Order: sequence, then structure tokens, then C-alpha cells
Amino acid sequence: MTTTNMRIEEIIKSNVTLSDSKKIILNVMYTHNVIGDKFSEILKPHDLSSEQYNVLRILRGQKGFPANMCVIQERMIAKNSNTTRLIDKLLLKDLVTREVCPDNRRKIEVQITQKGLDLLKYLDPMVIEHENYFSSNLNPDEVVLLNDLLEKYRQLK
Amino acid sequence: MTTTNMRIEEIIKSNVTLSDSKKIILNVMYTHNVIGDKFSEILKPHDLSSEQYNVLRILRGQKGFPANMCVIQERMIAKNSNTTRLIDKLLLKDLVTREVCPDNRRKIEVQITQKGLDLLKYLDPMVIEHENYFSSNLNPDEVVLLNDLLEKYRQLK
DNA sequence: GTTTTTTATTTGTATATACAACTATACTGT
DNA sequence: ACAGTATAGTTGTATATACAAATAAAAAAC
Repeated sequence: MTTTNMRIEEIIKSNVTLSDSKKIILNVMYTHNVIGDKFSEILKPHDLSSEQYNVLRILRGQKGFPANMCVIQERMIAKNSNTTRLIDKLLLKDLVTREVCPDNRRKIEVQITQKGLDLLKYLDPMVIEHENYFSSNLNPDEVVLLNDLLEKYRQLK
Repeated sequence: MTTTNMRIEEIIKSNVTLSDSKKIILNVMYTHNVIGDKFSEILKPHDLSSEQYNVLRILRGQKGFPANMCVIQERMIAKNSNTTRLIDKLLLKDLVTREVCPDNRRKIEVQITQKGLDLLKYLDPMVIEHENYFSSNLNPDEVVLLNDLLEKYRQLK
């Protein structure tokens, strides 16, 4: 389990002073882990990984229309994960269906099942609570500011 | 490859407006990926993963003293990774040594080799450049502010 | 001094990530 | 129509992550 309520130097038990630039990187990495750990606790009782959850949410967003592999991949946060094998796992749990697209036999149409929709609906309040859990440490202006700073920070040159 | 220079809604191609709380989570996740992708480019020519690099840096920080598995694990960002198998990979490349601690035969003493130190020294300038690459998008005050906001954000209650 | 508990690490299994190679289908140009 | 190329997805291999079980040594309890 990750530790919080500490500055990043304490967390990695660094005995030297870190540059602010290095601290941002460590803080982003560490915050990512803290968020992920807490989110996994919600999903764990349902044998869902956060990546599997993410795919289900993308499929629900399709509002009844199927999504092919390309569409799923481009909407995922971690673009390089292996969508085929993620869908395999969801299929085994009857949370999605997979069919060859009749118009283009290269494409695969993936759809969320009623069972998948029910699971997401059950999880919704817990997911929203999770989203607000950490951001309630900040006031509304700071929440907006943090988003802006992260977006400005990661611009490529 | 991850995409940048976009707001998080564009990146995940969301057709609905996201709450600012949800946006922070997505922004942290996504920024984590962008940083990691760029860092992997530096390490890739040397067949090092970022986790392997992290272990080497911890060992260099020991300044000649060996570190046992517990110490390494508690200083890593991702605490739950499997240290034994990470060290296995570093051993194969002669970047570390591993010996049973004479005082306590349960413990394992891991040390960085000269080859490991040389590799880190070679990588140092590129690593510093990487750290400054993104933070140069912000002014010095914003850099400090982003660190403060991330640390405040992730406090547990 | 032997049993019990704790500590330190390893091993096993499942999933995820990263990347390259491969297969199959569709499209393009001639 | 056919060759070449592009697109969509799958498979293979290596590494990493997550977690539980196993092993072994040290410390504590009695």
C-alpha cells in the first residue's frame, strides 16, 4: 500500500534535496499510484482491473453502437495496452460481446452486455465518490488550477 | 505513442463534459504516461526499464553500502513491484551484485557494480534534461505550485 | 530448549504493458 | 485482374505489477 500525507522526499526516503523538476515527476508518478491503489479497492470485489473497467466505460459511452478495436484503443488512457487480450478477459465474464463486422471483415465489433451495464451502474456511485475523495482536499479554484498546470506541463515541444 | 498539446477531453475523445475531479484523475494518469514514454526512450538503447533504472539509482544513493530487499522496496515509487525479479535482471547484466548478509542470513545485500555506476553516470545528463523538458513549460512559481497542489491533493483522510 | 511468531525473501499465478512479427482483408494504381 | 500497399487485429515474447503462498532464518514466549 502506498503512503500519503508526506512530502515526496520523505516517501522515497531521499537523503538529498531534489530539484523541483525532479519532484514533479516523482509527485506525478506517486499520485498516479495512490489514485490507482484506491480505485483498485473498488474494483477488486468484482474481479475487474482498472483497464477492464476503462474499456467497459468506453463501450457504455457508445450508447448501443459497437466499437471496434481501434476506437477502443484510441480512447484508452494507456494507448499501448493490448486490447485484444483485455477484451478476451471481459468476454469470459460475459461483460461484452465480440463479432466480426459484416461491412469490413477486418474489423471487430465489441459491445457491452446488459450484465456489463448493470455492473457499471452498480459501481457508478463508488467511482464518483473516488473521484471526489482526493479533489476535496483542494478548493474549487485549486482543482481547476491543478488541471491547467498538468495540461500546460505536459506539452511537447 | 501518447499524444499531448491537447486538453484531456480531446485525448480520450470524450463526447461529454467531464467533472473537474474526474479530469484531475485522467490528467494525472495521462501525464504519468507521457513522462514515462519519454523516459523510456532514454533507457531503451541500454536495455533498461524505468524500474531497473530506479533500483540502480537507489543503490548508487547508498554510497558504497549495500541495500537489502526491504530497503530497496521502501524507496521505490511503485512499492509493490517484485524486487527479487528486478534484481535478477540487473544481475544478468552485471549491473549489481547480490550476496547473503553475513550478520542475518535472511537478508540479501545488493550493491551496484562499477559497470552500473558508469551506466548511471553516462545517463545522468539525459535524465536531467528529461526532468527539465516538461517543467520548462511552467515558470518557477508554477513548478513549486504544481508540486504543492499534487502533495495536497493526495492526502488520505 | 523447544515451540511459536515475526521478519526477509522467493516463488507461483494471473494480469498488464511494450513492442515486434504475423495474418487477413481491403484499397490503390496500373 | 493483379501486384503492391495500407489497415485491422492477433499472437509471441519479455518485462512489470499484484497478490498470495511458501520457505527459511531470527527473535520471542513459555
